[in-house]
Amino acid sequence: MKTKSITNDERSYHHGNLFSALLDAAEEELIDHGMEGFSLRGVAKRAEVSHAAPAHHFGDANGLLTALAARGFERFIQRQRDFRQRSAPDPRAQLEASGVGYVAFALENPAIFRLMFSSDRPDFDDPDLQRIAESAFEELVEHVRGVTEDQGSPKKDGAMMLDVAAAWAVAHGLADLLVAGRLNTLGSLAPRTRDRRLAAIIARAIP
Amino acid sequence: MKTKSITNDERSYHHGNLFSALLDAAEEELIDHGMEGFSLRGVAKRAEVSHAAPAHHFGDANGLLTALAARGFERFIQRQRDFRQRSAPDPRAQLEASGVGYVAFALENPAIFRLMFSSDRPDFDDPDLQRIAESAFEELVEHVRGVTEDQGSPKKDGAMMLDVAAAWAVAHGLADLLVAGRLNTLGSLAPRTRDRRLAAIIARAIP
DNA sequence: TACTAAACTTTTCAGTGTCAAGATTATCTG
DNA sequence: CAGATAATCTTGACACTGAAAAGTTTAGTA
Repeated sequence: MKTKSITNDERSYHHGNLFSALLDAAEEELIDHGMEGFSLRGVAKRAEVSHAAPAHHFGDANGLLTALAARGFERFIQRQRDFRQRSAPDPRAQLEASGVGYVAFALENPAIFRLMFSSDRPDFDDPDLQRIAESAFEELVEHVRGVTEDQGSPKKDGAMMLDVAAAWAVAHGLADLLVAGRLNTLGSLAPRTRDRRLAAIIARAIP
Repeated sequence: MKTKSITNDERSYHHGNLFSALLDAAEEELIDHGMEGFSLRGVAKRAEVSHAAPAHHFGDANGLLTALAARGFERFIQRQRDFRQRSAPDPRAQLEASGVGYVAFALENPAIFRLMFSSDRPDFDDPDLQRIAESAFEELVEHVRGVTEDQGSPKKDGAMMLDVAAAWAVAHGLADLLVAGRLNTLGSLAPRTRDRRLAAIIARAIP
């Protein structure tokens, strides 16, 4: 018999799964107040726990944000896979779908996206975060390679890294500008037509 | 006779040009401690002034950062002009030079760049900031138009906005990823060869 | 059951942004 | 030139923050 149910209302001294509860609370806090208004004590209050409790699981505030960024990368990778699955199987369509998924994740999780790419609070030397971020990068490289190999003459490493940089840069640039609300000609479109335009732009990155 | 020299060592009760002195101090603070460690009191200390002095010029901390972002956009625009002047006069070279200047500014002023594009602390509804940011955007549009008009058949507005989005996104994506240290295959190159690669990538945005 | 480690709370401390009130200097008006 | 007024800057206070230290409760284990 389990000692405790997760949905236990009468909570005892020990929370049971405070680790993930704090991650959820931190995400809400980030969504509501942004990176500026983020407060560790606010997160603790959300999780109905004392303000010093998070320290035992994450060390300090940046530790919590590091773990949150890592969880963000998992969702980020998953979202790109979703888009690829619903897309045509040829390498070019797969790469474009990855890019559209990249942007979709950013628009669906703007606060987390900024945490992952535009903040110096997470510790990017953290092994967990580094590993998951690297595997996101590797998936990108694989799909770029897929396109260039499909075009007959396989490229050298240097030339392919230029393609990787190009593909990554467009997707990331679109995502970041849209999240910042600076590309409203695209951002205000209906999702379906918007995604078509995005795919068209991403397609230019790799001739 | 001027009442006061800027280089006056024996400073009196009134600073004389505290406004710009605070901007300088804020930039240093941002460079040294990043957005996370940015402290209004730290800025005041740098300017050798009491902790409440900035309020009289900028209202609150975000007001100071708003003004700093606006000054950043001026430098941003100027840097792109620099690169265009040293480049060939044909429209395509001009657009590429703008993009390379975009990235160069970001690499030279990473803290300010992030303040301008990846922070919610500046008030982007502020008239001064909005005006200067918009004029940066307009210069981009002009140079994209220059290229497409040069290609014979002038495009419709919608099609050109797609080109604008594409050109902006690559440049911005490259800049943001390089600032974040995530494109080291490019970032670790010598400036001259790096800029050549950058130009090549940017060139793809507009077929 | 007793011991130990883990999970959480309480207390405390230095540092932060902002507000209100006071001190000093510049500027404008007569 | 004098006196009023506005601008500039300082001081002091307050509520809030992240972090460290020490104490309390529970879980796991032998």
